[in-house]
Amino acid sequence: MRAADLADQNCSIAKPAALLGDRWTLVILRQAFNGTKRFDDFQSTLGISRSLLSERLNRLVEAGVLRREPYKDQVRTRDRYRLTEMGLDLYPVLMALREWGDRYMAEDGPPLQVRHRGCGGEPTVELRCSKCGDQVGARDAEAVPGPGLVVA
Amino acid sequence: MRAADLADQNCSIAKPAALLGDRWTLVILRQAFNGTKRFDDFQSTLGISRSLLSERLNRLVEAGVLRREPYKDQVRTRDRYRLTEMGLDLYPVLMALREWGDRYMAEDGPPLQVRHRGCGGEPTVELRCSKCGDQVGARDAEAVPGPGLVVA
DNA sequence: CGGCTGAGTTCAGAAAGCGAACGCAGGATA
DNA sequence: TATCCTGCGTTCGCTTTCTGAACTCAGCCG
Repeated sequence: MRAADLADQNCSIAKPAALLGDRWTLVILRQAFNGTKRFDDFQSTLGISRSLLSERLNRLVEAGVLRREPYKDQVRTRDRYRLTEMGLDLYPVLMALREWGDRYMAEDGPPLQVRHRGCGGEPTVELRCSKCGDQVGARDAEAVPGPGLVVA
Repeated sequence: MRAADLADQNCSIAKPAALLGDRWTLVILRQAFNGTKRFDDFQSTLGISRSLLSERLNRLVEAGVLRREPYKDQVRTRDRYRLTEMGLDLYPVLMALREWGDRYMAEDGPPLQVRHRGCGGEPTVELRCSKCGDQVGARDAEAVPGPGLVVA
């Protein structure tokens, strides 16, 4: 199977993985959440090759995660890439990844911390049961067929 | 910059991304959470090439996400791959990805649903402030330097 | 006009991924 | 003993993707 065919699988993990699952897309999105908007700023902060950056940004725009729009600099009109609502909704994914990275891969402690604007507290990702309200771990959950399942 | 150098960045998103950020690793982990343990079962359910599967499993074992251990079949001793604690802690990442996929990429509704064992409710990923308890969105948070930040 | 800047595109070489074939160990079969 | 089967990879030749550097192009600036 080709990796591109992942997107055709009827699986809500495989489809996002086909879009986000390469070494650059996740850090591109990290930069986008950090406020990077312009092509050259992505390129210089990430060190990605220009051709690949162009390809990835276009793919994200096409998927609806980013929006490309002109905006006025002091002097000129330029393009910038901004997160759409769909893109902003990826925030929990990035935060979950960051928490895991902080826990297992940051020897010197977290390089960046996130703060709730205003209150100053630290946002954390919780997996919580919408019915009973308990925290749910991997061992407390099971998968069952949903309405979108196509029986072969 | 080479993609492998991502792991050297002092960033808790880039490091996990260097490990998990390819098209196969995320679905390999999905299968692991679904209960797949044996090499050939990964291979046949995913359709990944054997060489790549071997390489990915070894990488995940080396990173500490999976553990390889012998176990007794009815007749024989085989190896199987199991999630470690570190691997189980990736569950919120996968769930966040699945929620996003369900919302934006599942035209026919979610193919699989997750249920809280016992109570039967649906676990959802919440980004919640540990201080004030409010739900936090991408626009309500900001990044600040943490203890692990190396000033260049 | 000539030059600068932002945003790409093109291109040759390097790396990663691919399917198929092969290797190998342990147990079953004969 | 020889041979087969199964699980778990490894190797091989080919294709696709990534990389870095150079090039293009459009809009403004002097």
